[in-house]
Amino acid sequence: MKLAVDAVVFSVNDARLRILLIKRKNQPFIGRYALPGGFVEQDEGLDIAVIRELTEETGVKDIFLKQLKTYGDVGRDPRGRVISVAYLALISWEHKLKASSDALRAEWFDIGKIPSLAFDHKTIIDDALVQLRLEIQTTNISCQILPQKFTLTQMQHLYESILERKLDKRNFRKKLRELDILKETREAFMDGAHRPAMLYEFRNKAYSDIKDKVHVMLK
Amino acid sequence: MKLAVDAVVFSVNDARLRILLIKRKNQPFIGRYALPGGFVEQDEGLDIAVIRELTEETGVKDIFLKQLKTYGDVGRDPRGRVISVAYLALISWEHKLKASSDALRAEWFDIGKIPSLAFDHKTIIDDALVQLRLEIQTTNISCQILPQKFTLTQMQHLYESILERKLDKRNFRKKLRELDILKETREAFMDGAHRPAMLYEFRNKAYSDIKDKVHVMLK
DNA sequence: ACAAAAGTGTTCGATATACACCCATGT
DNA sequence: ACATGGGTGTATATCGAACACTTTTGT
Repeated sequence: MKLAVDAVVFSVNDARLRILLIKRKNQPFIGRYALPGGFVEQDEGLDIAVIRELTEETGVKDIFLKQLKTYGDVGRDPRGRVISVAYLALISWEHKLKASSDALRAEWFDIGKIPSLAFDHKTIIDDALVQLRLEIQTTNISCQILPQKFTLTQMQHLYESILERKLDKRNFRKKLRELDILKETREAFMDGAHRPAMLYEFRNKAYSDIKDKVHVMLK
Repeated sequence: MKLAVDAVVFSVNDARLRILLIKRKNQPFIGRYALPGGFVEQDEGLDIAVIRELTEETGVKDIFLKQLKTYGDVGRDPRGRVISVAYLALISWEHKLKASSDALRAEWFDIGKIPSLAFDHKTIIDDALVQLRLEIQTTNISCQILPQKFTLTQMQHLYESILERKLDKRNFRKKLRELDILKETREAFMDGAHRPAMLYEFRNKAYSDIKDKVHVMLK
C-alpha cells in the first residue's frame, strides 16, 4: 500500500481560471496529463510532501495549500493499491514556474479545456472546483490567487470564472467596500485605450472567513 | 506505513449531542478512550473499511458517512507511521448499538464531557464539529441523525446542541415551512403533562444541499 | 387550577438585487 | 470624435431577527 499526494493547482491569468497539469513520462498513462504529485516519503508529513512535489515538478514556490479529500478506491491505480491525498493549491500568476529542471512538463490549461487525464484525476479536479466555489464565497481565499496588487475588475473576473456566472459590477464593488478587506494603493494600472484602473491589495493576506459568517458573494 | 480509518460518530438523545467512543484494550494508550476505527485492509475501499470497523466495534448499522480529513503527521502514532482517514458519521439514536460481541467497549459521551483521548483524536473531533456545524446550516444532513419521526422541538434541540446557541422557535419553524423539506405525519407524540407534539418526517432522506444555496439557519 | 411544552404572525431593519450614466485614456 | 473599459448610487424586494400569547394535556 502506497501513499501519494496530488495537488490541484489553480491560478488566474487574463480573466481565465487555469490549472496546472503534468505530462506523464512513465507508465502507467505515459504521455497523458495528470495532476502534479507523487509518493509520500516514510518520515515526511503530508503537507511537506505536497510542497516538495510541487517544487520538484513545477518550480513553483509560495503556494497556498488546503487538504481536499483522500481517494482510496481499490482500482484507482493500475500499479496496485495507492491512496492519494488531494490538495487544493492556489498561486498567483506572478510567481508561477521559475522553470526548474523537471518543470518543463508542467503546463497551464484553461479550466474547461482540460484534456483527458490519468487515474481518477478528473474527479479530483471536479471536487476541487466545488470546494473552490464554496471557499471563494465564504472566505478571503482569493487573496491567494490574485497578484499582490490587482484591479477590482481582475478580481471580479476571477470570481466570475470560478463561479461560472456574471456578477454585477456595482454590487460586487459595494460588497467589497462593506467587507473592508481591501485597501487602495495609490497606483494606477493601464492596459489599453481607456481610463486607468486603481490597484488594490488585501489588508490582510491571511486566509480567514469573511465576517465569521456563512456569506455569499452575489450577482 | 499503515493506513487507518477513524469515525467521529454523532447521535442525539434527550436534546444532547452524543459521540461514540471506544475504550482501548491494547497498547498504545491502553485504557484510554479513542474514536472507533482501525486499519484498512489491502484490497478494501476506504468507505468499506469504516463501515466494517463500525459494525465490528459497535454493532451499529445504517450509518451516514462523509469523509472529513486525513491526518498524517509523522509522530501521531507511537507505533510508527500511521495515516488516518477520518469520517464524520451520523446515526439516529433509534438504531444504535445492537451490542455486538466487541461492542461492549463502545460508550456514548455527551459532547462537552469528552474524556482525555488517545492519539490526535481530540483534534479530529474538533474538526468534525466544525464540519457538522457547517453542514447542518447548509444541507439537510439532520435527517441522518434524527429518528424517522420526530417533533419540531427535537429538531430544534439538535440544531441548538450542534450550534451551541439558542434558536427562536417561531423563526425556526417558519424557515422549515419555507424550505418545505418536512411533512407532517398524522401522529402525535406525548411525553409529559402538556400538549402533544406533531411528529414530522423528511420528505426526502437523501443528503442534499438546502435550496442549492449557501444558507443559514438562524436565531 | 396549575404547570409544562406545543403551536402560531407581525413588525422592523438589514441585505440582496436590479439597473444606467459619466469618466479618463489612446488612437 | 470615438471606442474602451473604469468608476459610481438609488430604489425595491427579500430575508433575518425580535418578540408574547393561546392551546392542550396530566396532575
